[in-house]
Amino acid sequence: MRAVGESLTNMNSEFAELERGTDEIIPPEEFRTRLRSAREQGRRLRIKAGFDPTAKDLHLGHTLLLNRLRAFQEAGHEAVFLIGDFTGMIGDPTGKNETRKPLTREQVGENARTYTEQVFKILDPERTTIEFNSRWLDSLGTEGIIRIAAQHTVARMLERDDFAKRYAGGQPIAIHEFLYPLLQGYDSVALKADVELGGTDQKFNLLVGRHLQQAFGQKPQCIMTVPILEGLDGVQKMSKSLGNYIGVNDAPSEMFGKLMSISDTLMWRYYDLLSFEPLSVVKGLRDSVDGGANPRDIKMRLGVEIVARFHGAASAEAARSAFIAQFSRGALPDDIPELRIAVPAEGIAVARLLREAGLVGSNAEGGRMIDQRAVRLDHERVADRALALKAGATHLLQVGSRRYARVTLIAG
RNA sequence: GGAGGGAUACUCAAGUGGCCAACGAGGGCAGACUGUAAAUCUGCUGGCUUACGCCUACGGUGGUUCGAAUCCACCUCCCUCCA
Repeated sequence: MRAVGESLTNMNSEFAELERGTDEIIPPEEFRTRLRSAREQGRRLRIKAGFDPTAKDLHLGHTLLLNRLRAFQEAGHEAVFLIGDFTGMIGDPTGKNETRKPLTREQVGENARTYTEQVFKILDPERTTIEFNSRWLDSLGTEGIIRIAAQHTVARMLERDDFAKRYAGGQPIAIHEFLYPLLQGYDSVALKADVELGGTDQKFNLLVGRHLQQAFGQKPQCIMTVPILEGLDGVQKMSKSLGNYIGVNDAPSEMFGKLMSISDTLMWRYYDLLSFEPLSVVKGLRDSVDGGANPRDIKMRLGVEIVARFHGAASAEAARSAFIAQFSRGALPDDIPELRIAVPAEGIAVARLLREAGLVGSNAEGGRMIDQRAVRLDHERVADRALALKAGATHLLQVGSRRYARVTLIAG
């Protein structure tokens, strides 16, 4: 009796760990039953998570999913990291009503390589299977596609939120866009997936997977969705193209700085979704802020945790100290780029120098920055656009509070 | 296949012959205030030029005109209705 009770407790804590931070599990009871019976039969479940290799750099938004995948690995299951190299050439029509440019095989291959390098900052490489869906989709043929397409109706396809909206709103829907969910669903058939993970915006596609598995005589997968993480602006989803992201490859100081720049409201969202701190601890932090603690310090704690995850504890602590020195005490960062720039005998205008040092995009922008009192030369504000510098000295250039360069001017 | 409507800068969106490098809003950047927070206020937001000024830009190509984002022709793409 006692042994049974213990194993129940273990199962429950395993569920809690696997389900942490998820948005929805469908169907919930079946999910748990499946985990239990897998445990009893000493069988590993196959957990599928697919990625379109459209962007090269993973950001924290992607890691929500990877964290779940990692949790399954730790519970002893098989993680399949599926790279949608074939479907990536179609492009998931989700959201944007603009046609996505198809990727070439070369781009997909390149993206996939950088993807996998980054993924293993979170996943255990020993327990990860990497798959490419071109393996089975390439050889599907027209007949195969028709067989799959025959399993789904137009009416059901039009239930998908963005299709429904576009159809109702008179926006175009190309036929091939219907193929994307079907092929993604077929991936689950090819892999015999037990569980598929995805963002909440993937729910429809994940459900198509269930439907197709059933149609092909398989037990339908359970699906688990994770929320879409908001980007640094706190409103739009984190994405590279919106420029509001924190990349897993960001340097420690950059990653820390970006985390410090988020709003206090967003900080709590990040605590819920990105932190591994127990929920009871997060609750305590909230209480301390309510009691008057400076949210800035709580934010630093989050920054240290996240940076440590990707760069190690020492780097995280260093990033924190550097941040305090630079922004709280106004010291210079210690990683100022050092440049050597050739200047003509008559000298070089500061605005132009800023551009050559890469601190601004054009001479005109440099001039505008000077007008706006944003430029400092050797700690002194530059007030005159016409100020020119001669060769022979090293100067510290600063634009705003975070763009720095140390330039040595050489004759040339 | 037929009829009509549309394409303007990062986004939305004004502008129907010169006052248009192009109103306005959003976004972004910078300054003030701060905790690189929020909110608020202010400025900037095509390039080259010390400057005068010059160049590029309103889907594409030609044309009319002293002068075109604006007028005309053709082309491309999108939308709506009809078949």
